[in-house]
Amino acid sequence: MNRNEVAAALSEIGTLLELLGENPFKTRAYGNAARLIKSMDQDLPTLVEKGELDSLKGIGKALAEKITLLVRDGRLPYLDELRARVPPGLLDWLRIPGLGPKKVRAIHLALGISTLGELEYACQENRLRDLDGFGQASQDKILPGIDRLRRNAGRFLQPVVQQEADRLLELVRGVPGVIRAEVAGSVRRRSETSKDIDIVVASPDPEPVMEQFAASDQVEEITGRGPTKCSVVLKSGPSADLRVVDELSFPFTVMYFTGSKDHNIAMRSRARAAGLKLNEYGLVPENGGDSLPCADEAAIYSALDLPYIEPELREDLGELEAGSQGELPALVSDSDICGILHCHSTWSDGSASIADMASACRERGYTYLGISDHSQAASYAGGLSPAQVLEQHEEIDRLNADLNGTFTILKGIEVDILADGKLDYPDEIMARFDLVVASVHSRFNLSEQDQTDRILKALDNPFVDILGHPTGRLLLAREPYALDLRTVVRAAAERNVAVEVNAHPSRLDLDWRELAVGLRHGLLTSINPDAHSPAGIDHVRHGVGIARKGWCTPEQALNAWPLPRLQDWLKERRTGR
DNA sequence: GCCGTTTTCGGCCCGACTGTTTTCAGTCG
Ligand SMILES: Nc1nc2c(ncn2[C@H]2C[C@H](O)[C@@H](COP(=O)(O)OP(=O)(O)OP(=O)(O)O)O2)c(=O)[nH]1
Ligand SMILES: [Mg+2]
Ligand SMILES: [Mg+2]
Ligand SMILES: [Zn+2]
Repeated sequence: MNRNEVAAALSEIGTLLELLGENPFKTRAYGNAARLIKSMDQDLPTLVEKGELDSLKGIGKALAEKITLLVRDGRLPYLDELRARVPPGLLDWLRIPGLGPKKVRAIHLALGISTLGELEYACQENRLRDLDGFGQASQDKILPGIDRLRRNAGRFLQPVVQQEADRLLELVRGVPGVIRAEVAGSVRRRSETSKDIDIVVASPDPEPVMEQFAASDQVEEITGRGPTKCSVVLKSGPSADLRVVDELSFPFTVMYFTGSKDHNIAMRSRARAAGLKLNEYGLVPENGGDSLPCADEAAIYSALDLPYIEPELREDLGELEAGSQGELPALVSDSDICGILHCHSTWSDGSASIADMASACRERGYTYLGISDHSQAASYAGGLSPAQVLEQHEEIDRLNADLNGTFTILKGIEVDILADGKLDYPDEIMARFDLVVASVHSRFNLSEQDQTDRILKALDNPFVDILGHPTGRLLLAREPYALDLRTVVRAAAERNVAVEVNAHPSRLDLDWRELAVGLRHGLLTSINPDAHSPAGIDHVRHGVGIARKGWCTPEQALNAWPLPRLQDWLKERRTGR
């Protein structure tokens, strides 16, 4: 088993143990171990071979043994046993809002049912109502929950949640009495997808804020409402949580509601170790007393001996350790982006001419554009024949001459990596490009070994500057193809080939978790909108968010470099061929 | 199940909301 499969197995064990009523701290140990295995730098087989698994904090003797079996044999009798004791359908039930492990187990044991369909029928037949600890209300909540489960994936892309968040923010900011309002949660942390929109408001008078929030025309249903908190489901699919507190608590609540959960736990543990208690209202001495006053989040971090930690980094993936060592990176930001690489034009499947794409870039303050249309194998996308490549280069020469140095268009290409790992043009053509993005657009179903070899071969090709959308994933729609991504990223770093962060909100590929690992091994990236129209250029900000989550500095992103530096880099790669 | 310069046992983040509860468990954030 590879690391992702091992992580999935551990996480499954945790869930199954929960359903069996195990000690919550024990089940969390499995969840933590899964996260750790997924995110660690080290090579899993090597750790197993050397017997060093339990040197990882959070993995002891028992987990080390189980992980070793999973890696070596690809299976684990303990897991098989748990699976035999818990019907698989119960895992689906857990995704219904309001049903947790205790209730799921109680229903299953009392009624002897275990599938979603059976649960639905049991509700329709009023079988749940009379069970101990249940009633009409709890039964009534289940059917709509099942419906919603079937309607959508439960997670949503950045453009959807960001737009909803902006509208809700505007709405609450307009309510009389509101002093401050901010978006929090995974939207603020710039996660690739979000379950919901989390909003924090400071006001001395919560009632009207919650009232107007709940009455918004974006809202489909109110799912919870108390004195400080209101939860709704939006018509567009995601839910939204509003938390209203007084002005003094606001920074603490923003920090709490921004999360992540694991970051919060780490911060609260750190506070405990310092004899303090941290919650969404303040930071108070353990044995009572007033909260330490903190005017903003930075002051809270500072009170715990930490520098400000950017929201994107708050995933409990080493940010507290790095912060306390003074080793947090200065993250790349929108204003660092100097130019745009990887865009399409009407020469292939884009909707705008090269000239229009270039002016769109200029208007946005960028100083260069790397046009990279599709290559000939991508016939469905109007891929360019060698003759068309030459024609396109003549057009770019003419445009550049007109631009007279005020802006530069680079002759790029998004060349297909063919099934055998070769590139889609002969070397004579490849040698003519200023910039080469190489991508997989076909044969997604190769075995992991073959797909990995195919891409490694492309990385060995001296004409390749950037590897495009390395896993081919489409968020919420298509899984990545089978690939040893760690090996590919390491190889790219060694060969000084950049790996793109494709900024299209459905891709965001390379994933930020793997970007972080790669950057620690010297990888370069490029934040590329893969735009097919002028509006598509604006997607670059989604990529910047993901790059930030991957701990990326401007030094590590090609298109955060001024043109001369980028050209030097490209030139050096070309003289090394 | 993991962990440890106050501990190898007794902690493990902390609080809001709901429903069924007659004092709180379960779920969720
Ligand atoms: N302290 C603490 N905070 C939590 C816990 N669960 C959630 N939070 C905080 C941190 C989360 O970022 C924030 C919002 O919760 P959400 O369930 O909306 O998660 P988040 O927005 O991080 O991700 P998602 O909505 O799933 O995309 O609430 C918890 O168990 N303990
Ligand atoms: Mg959220
Ligand atoms: Mg939420
Ligand atoms: Zn592509």
